This record gives sequence, C-alpha cells and structure tokens, in this order.
Amino acid sequence: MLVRTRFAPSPTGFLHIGGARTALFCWLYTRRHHGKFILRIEDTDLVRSTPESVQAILDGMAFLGLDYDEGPFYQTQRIERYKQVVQQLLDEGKAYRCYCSKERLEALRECQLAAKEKPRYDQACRNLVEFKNCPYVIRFKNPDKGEVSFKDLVHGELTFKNSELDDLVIARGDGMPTYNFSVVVDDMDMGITHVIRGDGHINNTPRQINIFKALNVKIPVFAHLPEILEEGGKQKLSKRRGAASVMQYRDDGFLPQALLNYLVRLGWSHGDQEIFSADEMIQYFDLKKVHSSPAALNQQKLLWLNQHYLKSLNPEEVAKHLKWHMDDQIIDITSGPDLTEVVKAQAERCKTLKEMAEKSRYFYEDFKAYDEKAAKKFLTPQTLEILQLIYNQLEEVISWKAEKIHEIITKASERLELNLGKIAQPIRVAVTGGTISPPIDVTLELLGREKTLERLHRAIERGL
RNA sequence: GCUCCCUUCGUCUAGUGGUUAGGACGUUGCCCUCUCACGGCAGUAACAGGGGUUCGAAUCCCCUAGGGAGCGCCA
Repeated sequence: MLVRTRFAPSPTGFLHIGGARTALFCWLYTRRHHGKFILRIEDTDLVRSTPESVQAILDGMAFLGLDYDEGPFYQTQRIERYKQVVQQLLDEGKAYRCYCSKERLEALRECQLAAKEKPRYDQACRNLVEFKNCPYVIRFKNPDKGEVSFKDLVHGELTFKNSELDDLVIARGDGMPTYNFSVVVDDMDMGITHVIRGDGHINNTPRQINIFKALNVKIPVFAHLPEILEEGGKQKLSKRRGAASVMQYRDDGFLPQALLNYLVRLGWSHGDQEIFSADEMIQYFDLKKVHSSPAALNQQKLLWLNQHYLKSLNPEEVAKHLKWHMDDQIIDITSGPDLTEVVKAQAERCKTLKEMAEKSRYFYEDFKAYDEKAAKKFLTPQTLEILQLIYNQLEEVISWKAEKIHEIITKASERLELNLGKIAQPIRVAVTGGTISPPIDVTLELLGREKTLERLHRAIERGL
C-alpha cells in the first residue's frame, strides 16, 4: 500500500516551530516509505485566513526543504464537494436537519453544566419527519451505543464510548462545512493512509472515525504527536505570546539543517544519536519511536546544533547563507575576503550566521571606533613601537599569506623576548578595533595587505 | 463538571522485570591557548507520590497529585 500523508495547516499566521515539526514528521514518514506527501491549506475560516499566511507557510516549508508531492489544495475550493457529501449522508439517513436555535442550545448547555454533566446535543431534532421552513444546520447521526477504538501509532490503543460523543454539526446554517467533516472528506478523497497531527486532535478522532464509517471508506492510521512547549515554562507554544516562526529563526541566523536536526529530536530518538543528516532522518525515522509526552524548547541546544553545522557543513554552502545575512546587515562584500574563507575562520567562534556577519564586518569596512578599554590597554606608547616594527616588516611582504605573516610575528616575539600575545593583541586592536578575532595571522590574511597596513598606520599615527 | 492524553537529571532523551539508570545540551573544575572560541578530560544532576504484582520493578496493575486537550454553526 502506498503511503499518503498530508500536512494541513490553517493559514491564520506564520508557520511556527511546532507546525514545522508536524510537517517534518509527516514528510519523514512519507519519504521513509516512498509515499506521497500532500499539502492542504485548511482555509475555511474566512475571517482569520489570509493569503499572506499561506505564503508564510509555503516560505517556511521551502526554507526547511520540506517538499510536497501534491497540492497545495485549498478547502475553500472544495466547498461543492463537501455539500455533495453532506447531501449523500442526508439521503442515506445518516445526517439530519436541526432547527434548534442558538439560544436553546446555550440554555441546554448551561443546564447540563449545572447538573455536572458533559455538555452535548440532546438529539431533539434527530427524528423529526417533516421539514420546517426556518434556518437549520446539518448534524451527523453519531452512533449512541457501543464504542469506537483505534490504534494510534504513538499512543497505542485508544478507546472512546459513543455515549461521550454527540451529533456534531457538519454543515453550518449557511451551508459551509465544519472542520471535523471537511477533514474526513478531504482525507477520504485524497486517499490519505496516515494522519499525522498534533495530539490536540485525539479527541476529534473518534468523531471523524464515525464519519469515515458512515461513508463506508477505509479508515486511515492515526499518529498523534505530542505538543511542543515553550522554553522554560510548561506553556504550550502559541502564535500569540512571542511564538517562534520558522522565518524568525532564519532571520536570527539559524541554518535549516540545524533546525531540522533540532526538531527531529523533539519527541523522537534513535538510540543516543544526536546528529542526523536529512538522509539519516529519513532512513531511521519510525513513528513507533515517537514519544507520547510533550517537549519543551531549549534554545541552548539549538545554538549548539547550529554551530555544529556551521563548523561541519561544506563551507561553500554555509557561505551562501552567510551572504543572505551580509545583505541583511547591509555589509558590502565586494571589497573583502571570499565568504567561504570567512566561514572557515569564524565558524568555531560563532553560534549563528547573524553573529558571524556581525563579527566579520571589519573585514569589509572600517570600524567606527576602537573599543575604549582595548585601546587603552593595548595601544600604549610601548606597543606602538611593536606595531611600527611589524608594520615595517609586513610592508615588505609580497605573498600575503597567513603562514608568512605568522613567521614574521613569531620571529618578532622571539627577538623582543615577548609572548606572542603581547604582540598579537595590539595588532588585533589596531586592525579590528577590538580584542576578538580569529588567530592573528588568519585575521590579517583575510583582511588583506592594504587594509592591514592602512589600519596599522592609523593606529600608530593616533598614538603619536 | 465530564471525557481523553501526559509525567526519567534544569532541558532533549536512552531504557520495554535484574544496568554503578546511559548519552546530549547547559553548568562547574582542569588542560590546551596570541584574543575570543574550538577541542580534550573530569564532575554535577533524574525514575512525581503512594499502594500492589513479583525472588526482583523506571519498566506491569491501581489510586493520588500535577500538567495538557476536548466537550463550538473555530481549525
């Protein structure tokens, strides 16, 4: 049997990290089984859905590399189909018109709550024979006896009593379908074999199964993923309240590989392995190994993974992402070192691409001012002599390579009987404005002969 | 209120009756070192609580507590 899964977000905001993980797990399961991954936009909430949100979801998935095989399908374009199936249920006596007013329903609800009962529809209209000439909704005739159970790939066997369910509305007064109904019709029509979604849907599942049964179609396999919690607290991740969109992570300097790797380990594991390439994830992914308890976000671990990929990925690839951030920070890289070389030099001292761009600015443009404390400590009359000496020797260098620069600096340190640090730090402050940079020889090579001499000269002039 | 789901170090997790309860992030100390880092080594810290079952429970059962979800003409 060909595996067919779907990711079905509602376009009411950006793609956040929790949604991204759901998409990732669907995608992994599908790729693992060589199936089809379908994207479906659940936009029947006309008030809250926006085209911008649809685009944000598409962008987020593209950034992560989660490609889909079919879709995107839009529910708003399938309204006629839902109405058709509602009619079918009506014709077969599996659904009925309900004329109850909202006022009556509200009173019923309050009454039940007061009696400490679970609020549910009392089936008042279920056996009406003649049609009334007033507004109505369509309700599904849920079986009122027995129970419905299903095997959830994450939670195991789950059982619900039909008496706990009620006759849910499947078509509103204006004829529009409701969520629990349109989902079933879509999953049926799209031949979905595995429904992988957040475990907030566990309670909806038995209702949906009853509709599947009424429609006489094969019931898909379900896998309900645990929610993702916010950092620290035990609050569920939500779009409002500072949430984390995938694109925000991009803007903050995270690599898609790091995000994917971080996400895949939230609720899933493969022994003690922490690092997974996309291919490895696909190879090992198994829904049966997915945890059933929620996981909290942890920025520190994400940062660690991000740096891991900064260091271990092909530098050319990292450089492409770095370019995006250079542009974002308006750093003109045309008159400076190759970004690939910058990546090699900076990866082990940066957690994010954003940080890498910030820390590499001085390779491309003059810094505005010396770090005050650094200048005070390292640009002293004594160190100016050293800088002058180094300047003179560097000026002679034709082949501007780290190796040659290193040789000059170490020889100077031996001759002057000074620690390397006593020489490197003044140079560093002179050429970068601060005390932090890659090894001094590498820093000077990247900076280039012209900028190096110019900045050394400026530092010496300043001190005179 | 009712129904359902969840509970191993601070965090992510391994573990499916017998382990000194393992790994990773973080954190602490040491080493390395031209700065910042990287890296290396060592340490820190957990089975929510209570009952059972069993020769033996993190693992199986029950109860309690805590957290979450659903009970919509939202998705």
